[in-house]
Amino acid sequence: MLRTRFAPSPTGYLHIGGVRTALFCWLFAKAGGGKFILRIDDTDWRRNVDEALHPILDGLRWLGIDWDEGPEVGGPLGPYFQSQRAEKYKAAAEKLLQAGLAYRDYATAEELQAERKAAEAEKRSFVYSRKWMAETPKDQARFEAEGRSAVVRLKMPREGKLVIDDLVRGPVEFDWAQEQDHVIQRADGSCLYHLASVVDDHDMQISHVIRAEEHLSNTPRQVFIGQSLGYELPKYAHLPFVAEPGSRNKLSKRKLAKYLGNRDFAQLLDHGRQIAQRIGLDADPETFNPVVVDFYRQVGYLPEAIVNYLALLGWSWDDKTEHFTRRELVERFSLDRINKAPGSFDPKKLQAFQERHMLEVPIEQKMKMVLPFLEKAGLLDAVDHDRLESMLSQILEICGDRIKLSGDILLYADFFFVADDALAYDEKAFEKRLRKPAEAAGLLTKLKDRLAAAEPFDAPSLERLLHEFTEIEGIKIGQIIHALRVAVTGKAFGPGMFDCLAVLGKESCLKRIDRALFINRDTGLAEGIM
RNA sequence: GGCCCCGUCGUCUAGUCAGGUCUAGGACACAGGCCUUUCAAGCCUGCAGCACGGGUUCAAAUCCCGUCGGGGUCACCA
Repeated sequence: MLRTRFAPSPTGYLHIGGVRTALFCWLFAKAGGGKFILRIDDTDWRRNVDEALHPILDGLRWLGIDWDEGPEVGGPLGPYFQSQRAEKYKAAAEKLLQAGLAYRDYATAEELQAERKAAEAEKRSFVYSRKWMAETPKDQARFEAEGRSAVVRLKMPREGKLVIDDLVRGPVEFDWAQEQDHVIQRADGSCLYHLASVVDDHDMQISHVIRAEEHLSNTPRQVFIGQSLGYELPKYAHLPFVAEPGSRNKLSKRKLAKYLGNRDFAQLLDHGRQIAQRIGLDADPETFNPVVVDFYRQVGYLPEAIVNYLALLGWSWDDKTEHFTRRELVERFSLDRINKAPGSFDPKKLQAFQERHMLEVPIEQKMKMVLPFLEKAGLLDAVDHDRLESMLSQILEICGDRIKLSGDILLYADFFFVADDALAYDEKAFEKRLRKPAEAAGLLTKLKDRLAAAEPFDAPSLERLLHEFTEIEGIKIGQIIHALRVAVTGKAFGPGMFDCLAVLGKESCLKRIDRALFINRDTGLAEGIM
């Protein structure tokens, strides 16, 4: 049975690199008809685990990366929290001790430090002298009489080589002599990560350990632990990093300030912030950060798009196919097409995937996606609920592909939902299109009378009407349409003008034109301007 | 610094294992143009890469050696 696992620490957020690892584990398991296990590595995690865990669980679920065994779903090989498995690790440590493959070490931190320094001074790599190693009860008693306490260390081999057949990298060779006698159990009896991880992977029958490259160097000690415990070793696959935009460094949540120097990244965040601001969302970089998956959920990305993008970051199917549904990914995914080199996170490319996937979303689904944003922005308060559905579907229709994220509805179509006398005008647009051109107000006044008489008030008729108007007035369409747009929508951009007018309806249009003319004439820009 | 990993357009990548069909293909981005009532979208064109140096070979992105560059790891963190 093929079984993979993702083993995050409860850090309180789901990192984009972490989720890529999880996705590959999940995809590999599903592709092979196996199971994906979620285990929480909360050894030595002092915080409130429950609270720090939820964002991770939510993020994975949102992306459709579901787990067959793990927190909240249970499973036959639990518990799936390391904090609840301490006894198993202790038993393993004891077994290692019995077998003579680990030993109690009574060295103090200072003594160890001195040895390290000496090694450094002599320019040789540090190898512990094992001076305070206690292999007999007699040694133990002697050291304890000195008031020392013991940790348990691995008694690593000091010669020979180890070859790991990594499924991504091929054979990787290590020298046992380079390995340290790593501590696996503290003086207080608690066990450390590497021991826990190996024991769990065995207990949970993990067949393939797929994880980030940073673990490649720790693999020998884990292999040693596994072998010493008589386990059948899992296969290993070490994934390349997800790197920073424009560099090869590992992407990190803490370096937001640095990434802001990248134009694309800054734009991505700024776009998100515009939406956040409209829905009263706290844009705290702790949670509102493009390195963290929740960012994308909050501003209305499609999980499918994120999954597609992440899958292609380090994996490919062929030389040209880029668009995949989840099902297609599951069908095609394989470890041997994973790239060895780290790949940079590219905000622009992610957005391109988002746009591509958004194109396939039917209007009915878009309505559902967009509604929470309108709701949170308080734009549904003034709307007649009986009209909402048909109105929203028309709006989404005319917005077309302009709405790239669900949150974009607030940037492109908010004016449909505000009362006529509450419409806010973009200051620059108002100035440029209404106030500055001398003829704008006069033309708008004339046009208003024609609009008042228009019947029916639909887009094709309105378009005809406007063209007639420009002919009669002897003007170019640009001389009136921009002013009209600003007057009616408050913005310099948006869906097609005639569509906007038709959806808004005659009454609203006329009121808005009146109000714009009034503000232009009498009160200046002070009032009603954004 | 030791050890380990990696190096194809700005970015993601195909091609490398099984050398020729690769004067290196696709995508994103970027630049210019077309379309156009705005913003998008769309269409067209363009820009741009085998890290470097040797070697093997009729032939090297591909095999070998070296150099350089980048990254990871060397915890009683995970």
